Amino acid sequence: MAQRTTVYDVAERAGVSIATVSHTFRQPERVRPETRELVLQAARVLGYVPSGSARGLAKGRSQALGLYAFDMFLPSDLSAPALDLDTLVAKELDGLGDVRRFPLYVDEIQRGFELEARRLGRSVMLGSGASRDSLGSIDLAGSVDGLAIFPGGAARDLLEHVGRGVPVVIFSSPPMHDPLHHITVSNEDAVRELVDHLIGQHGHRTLVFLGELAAPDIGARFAGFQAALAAHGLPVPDEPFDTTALTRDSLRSLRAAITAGDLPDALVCATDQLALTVIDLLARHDIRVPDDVAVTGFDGIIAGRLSDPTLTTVRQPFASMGRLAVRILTDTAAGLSHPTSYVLPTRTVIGRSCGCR
Amino acid sequence: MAQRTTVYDVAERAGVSIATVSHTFRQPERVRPETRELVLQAARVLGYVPSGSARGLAKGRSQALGLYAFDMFLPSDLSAPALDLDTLVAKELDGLGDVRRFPLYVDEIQRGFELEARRLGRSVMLGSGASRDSLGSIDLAGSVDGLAIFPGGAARDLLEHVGRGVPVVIFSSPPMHDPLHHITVSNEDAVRELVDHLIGQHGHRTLVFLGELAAPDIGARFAGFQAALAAHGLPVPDEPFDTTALTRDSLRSLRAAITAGDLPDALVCATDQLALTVIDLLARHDIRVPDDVAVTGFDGIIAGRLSDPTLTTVRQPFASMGRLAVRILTDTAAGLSHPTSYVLPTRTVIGRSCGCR
DNA sequence: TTGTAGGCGTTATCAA
DNA sequence: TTGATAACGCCTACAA
Repeated sequence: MAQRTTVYDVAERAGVSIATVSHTFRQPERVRPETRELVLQAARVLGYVPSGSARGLAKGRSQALGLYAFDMFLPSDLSAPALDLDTLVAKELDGLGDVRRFPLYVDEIQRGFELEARRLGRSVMLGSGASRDSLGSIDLAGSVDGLAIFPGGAARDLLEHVGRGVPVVIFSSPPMHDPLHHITVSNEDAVRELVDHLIGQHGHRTLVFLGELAAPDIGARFAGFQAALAAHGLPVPDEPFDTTALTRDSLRSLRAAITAGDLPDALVCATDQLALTVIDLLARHDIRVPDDVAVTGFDGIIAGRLSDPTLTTVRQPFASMGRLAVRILTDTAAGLSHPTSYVLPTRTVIGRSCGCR
Repeated sequence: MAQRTTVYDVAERAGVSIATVSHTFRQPERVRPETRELVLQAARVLGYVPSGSARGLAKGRSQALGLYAFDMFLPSDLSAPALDLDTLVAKELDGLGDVRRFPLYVDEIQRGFELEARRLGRSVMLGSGASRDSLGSIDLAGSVDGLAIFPGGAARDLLEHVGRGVPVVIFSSPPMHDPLHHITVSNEDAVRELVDHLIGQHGHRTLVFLGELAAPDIGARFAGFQAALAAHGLPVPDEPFDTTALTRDSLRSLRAAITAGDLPDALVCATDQLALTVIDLLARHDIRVPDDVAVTGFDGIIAGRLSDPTLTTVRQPFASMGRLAVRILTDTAAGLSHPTSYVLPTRTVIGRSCGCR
């Protein structure tokens, strides 16, 4: 493949200076029509495509916004060895669009991010990496005008480092005193409402919370759980009944309860993904939801609507969160204002897993 | 916000040359440990983040792969005026994750693209624009090492222009003689099999095809439709019964047939989206699917599984298509080999819309 | 209306 | 092991 064609090539062929070539593309009205035509012609013939890097360097901005996701789940998708094409296709067609994996909530936020970026005429740059891999996010940060990040256990100091260079918004993270912009939802109120429903409508008395407190948002959800129990005069636990379901043999407490034949009335899960995993586990032990035990989730992902029973959950305005991030980033673009924080509302979604008809 | 900190700043603070700073990050082993520590320290203090543009310019590659989508649908998402946040959120929560809009097949391809890019340690750059807006794709092409494109009525010459600069793979486009890489599926065979089912299993005799031939893949689907009819000795139409459903008042032939009370036995739609629209239309006229008329789609999007009745369709290996694109692009990266073409297999998915139990 | 020339921040080459 | 210095391709005052 020949050398990339540059302004110099175009200029030479059109018999003008490189400045004129640049002008032709950036400020067409500034150049005489005939000259312009000459340049465009040359560019066409030579297959000229301006270098984004050079442009970005010269102008100081890339017109791109970044979205970085630390790998939180999907280990299987990633660690998978490089399968050959045929195997890949066969596996996919057998799996037939596994909604348990896609779209997850991140994907919905991403979609909002993309749509808004498109509306504003900016491109989107996606990056990702292991939780503690600092390089990835830093690399990305160096190539965009603003960066949105899914925390996923990212080191705070890393984020703050990055945040000094470009505006950064971080999702699912409660307002804090740092140089970052925050977007989250009213986790606590939402769970409180959900638990009110379980207690008030279904008369459940023994409820437990499952979830990994490490994630910032989940702490707030647990707080909502505690508050609801307290409001109803029920005993309030100090910590979750059980934690994540990332590994096959987790959910120890739940397994123990199942074995002992001593299940609570309701399992309030911190996320839909966890709730679905829990339902699977229960099914494997012939425990019916919601007949034997109620289960609820949080997020409102699509898989929860396709599950049996459908999931009672809390829906987050994901797309709006993504759009909001873009707006913050573009607004902040030039004159870095002070960090902002947004707490968006949610909606309780009644499915069948709570016991409702 | 202060000036971006650069190698110069770091070098000065560490008391070394900029070359040493660069080496510290790119070839750590080449620099004495103590010096290295000095540099890293300075970088940390200053919040140094290397400029992606400068790096890309100097190295000649950006390590990013592009994915460009011409706007084919979603006009509503885009033309929507800039709504204020509250309105946006309210609308979204009312709509509660509209699967009719997301994820569409493009999103599934995109996902495969992203996963594979991540696996290979490359970032992804997303772009989009109006069908005839040449600028967008060209802009993106100038910033990436390779570009994958959803055709959507894109001018061929534009694509070929771009293709001269970076490797380009184009989806849903049959093998052709051009400098581009092509990825598509066995559209013709797939539809033939589907129609065989309608005729053989359900005994339908009058079948029509709905779809816009302009899209390259759809031509092949129609050809499969024709072939199947011919094989069964049924009359073969020269063109589709009706075309797209992009505008509210399209589907004229179908509407006419409904009004006349003269519907065929089966409506073979070129895409799932079209099929779902058709089912909606029929429902509005109290025509039941599949009791009164059978309907099939193509793609296997999620919305087809949540519809009532569930959609009988053909599933494409979208994620694999995305992954394949990345592989082609990275392989081709340096020494532009000759263009390649891939035709991937599909899978017939029987839902209830064809009449199966 | 067009051209000259300096600068954007890195990397790479070659000396020191 | 470290340091000058020249690219890299484009944009943009400023001059002509």
